[in-house]
Amino acid sequence: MVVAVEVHDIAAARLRDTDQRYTRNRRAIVTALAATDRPLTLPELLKANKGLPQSSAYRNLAVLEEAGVVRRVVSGGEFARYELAEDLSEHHHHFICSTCGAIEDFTLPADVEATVERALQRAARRTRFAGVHHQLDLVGLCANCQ
Amino acid sequence: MVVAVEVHDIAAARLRDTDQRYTRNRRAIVTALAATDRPLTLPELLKANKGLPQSSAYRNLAVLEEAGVVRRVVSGGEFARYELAEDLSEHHHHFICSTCGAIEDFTLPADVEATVERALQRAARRTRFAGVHHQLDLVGLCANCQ
DNA sequence: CTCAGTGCAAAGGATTTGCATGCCG
DNA sequence: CGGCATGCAAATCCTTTGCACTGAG
Repeated sequence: MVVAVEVHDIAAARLRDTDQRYTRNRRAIVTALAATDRPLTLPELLKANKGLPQSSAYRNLAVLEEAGVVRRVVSGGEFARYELAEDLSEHHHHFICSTCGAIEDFTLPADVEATVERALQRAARRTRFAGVHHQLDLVGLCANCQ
Repeated sequence: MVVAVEVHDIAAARLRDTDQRYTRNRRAIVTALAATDRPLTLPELLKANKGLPQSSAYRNLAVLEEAGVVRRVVSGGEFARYELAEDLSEHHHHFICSTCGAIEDFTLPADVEATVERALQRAARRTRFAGVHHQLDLVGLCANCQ
């Protein structure tokens, strides 16, 4: 896990590369995302950032995604979710509750990751897709919904 | 892969279990989904079924999903996608184009699946999630978008 | 000064729902 | 007959966008 201060430096640098600024709103969003252990919905981001208007949040998230600082996670729930880009946090997976949409992060042992990654790269070679990275989620029922 | 006629029988049975009927529209949707090798968007379903109104399609897909006949696949694109439930087709994964949202199915060697599944069940035990099944997708650029 | 960022309000667009009608059991 | 299914149209609601204003460089 990259330390928090570095995250801001990297975010600033990536934005600069596309001629954008690392403003207070954007820094606040990154801070909020760095502080949790699961992807946040927009309402959650707004709650963590009183005073941040929806439209600014959406717009800034789009910019941050474009710059490779955040990643949009489509979980199937009503809202999209956002998390820091993998190289700003660490490779991980999600538990997704199929009933309420709750999400939780988890990681796999390195050797399993390696096996999966190898098999996937092999599979990818048989198709016309390129620049592939994987996304492995678990779907089930969370404690509340069981 | 279960043969086509069985799919309809199973679909009918599952609907009956929830006091719903296997109508012409629903059968048409299932037929269309059984005929492709990738999840379909709603527009694609409508195109494959001239005369089927949007609202009926959405409503029937919801019913079919509820009955466990189809599965909604959230690919991140503009439209949701739908495919037959796994036990009506077979366990598979998706290549997803991060630019245009195109999707293609693929499968992994059985031994890799087994390894992954074992590791995931172990990981799942450490959380409060239950009834877990995995969902492994590859994200990259399709031939058109490279 | 300039131009990206901001915030409000309004628009967009996929999906859902109300309601009257049709049809299967 | 009774109740689910249908289809049209209208409503929802997450997300995007237009526009005037502010602020950093």
